[in-house]
Amino acid sequence: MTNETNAAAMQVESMRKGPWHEDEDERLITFVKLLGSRRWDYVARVSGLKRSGKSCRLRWVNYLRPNLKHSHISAEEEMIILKLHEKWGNKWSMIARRLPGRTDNEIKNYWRTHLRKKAVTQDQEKFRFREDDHGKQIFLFQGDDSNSYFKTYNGESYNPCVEISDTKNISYTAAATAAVSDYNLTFTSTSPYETRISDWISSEFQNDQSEIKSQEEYDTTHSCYCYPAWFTEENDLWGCSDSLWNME
DNA sequence: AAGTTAGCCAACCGCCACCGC
DNA sequence: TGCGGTGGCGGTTGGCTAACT
Repeated sequence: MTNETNAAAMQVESMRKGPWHEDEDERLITFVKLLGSRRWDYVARVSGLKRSGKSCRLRWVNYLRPNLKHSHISAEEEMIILKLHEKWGNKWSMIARRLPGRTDNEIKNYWRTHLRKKAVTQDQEKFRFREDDHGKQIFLFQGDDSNSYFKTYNGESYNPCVEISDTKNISYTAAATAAVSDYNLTFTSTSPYETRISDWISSEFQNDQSEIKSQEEYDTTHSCYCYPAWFTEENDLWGCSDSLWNME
């Protein structure tokens, strides 16, 4: 190891982590006022704080920045968060920009602890498993025109079920070709069975960009049945793949 | 009163995009 | 044009505390 890399390693090792002390906060505030809130690596070095630039930025953005609200999130703000999350998904920074004085971290935490349950409960009414004519379990997305299950993908709104239902020619839309990893987010845990499937898919297809394709017909009530592309007779999820049922 | 569980939130981590060299 | 540094973002973790048994 060279002297330089050695010094760098020692510097990383001597970096402080964990909660910030009051005197660290004061020092950071002082130096941000002097140097501005942009060059965080520089701020970290010059201030003598044994923190990384990233850590300094995070502390400033989430806690020390002026005009931050430290009060509880109001009902009105909650409503906005719900609306914007429905529209944009987990775009916390975008949502935060619409809520002055709130940080993306705060909104993200609030969503996870307060609002996700509400959203899941609502979603459970739209998403179900059920059996087809051959007794095979399938996804069912209810696809009426006003209330589709997937409202956004990459920030764009769409109605996947209607899209699929309308495509006799199977020209797959962005909606119908969403990656499995995106679908993972939509699984709800209403039963141990569904939880297990959700967990299994998460582990098996974490980075899988397999497309979900509509492989079967749809019924006249405007619902559609969607089998994932990786769903085959050989790889039969519902037919008890070993890894599904043996997982911890 | 002590142990356990659940909720909350600050902070960290890893990835990615952007920018300057 | 490629590479390294940096900042921004979303996901995750860990510690603290309150509630529960």
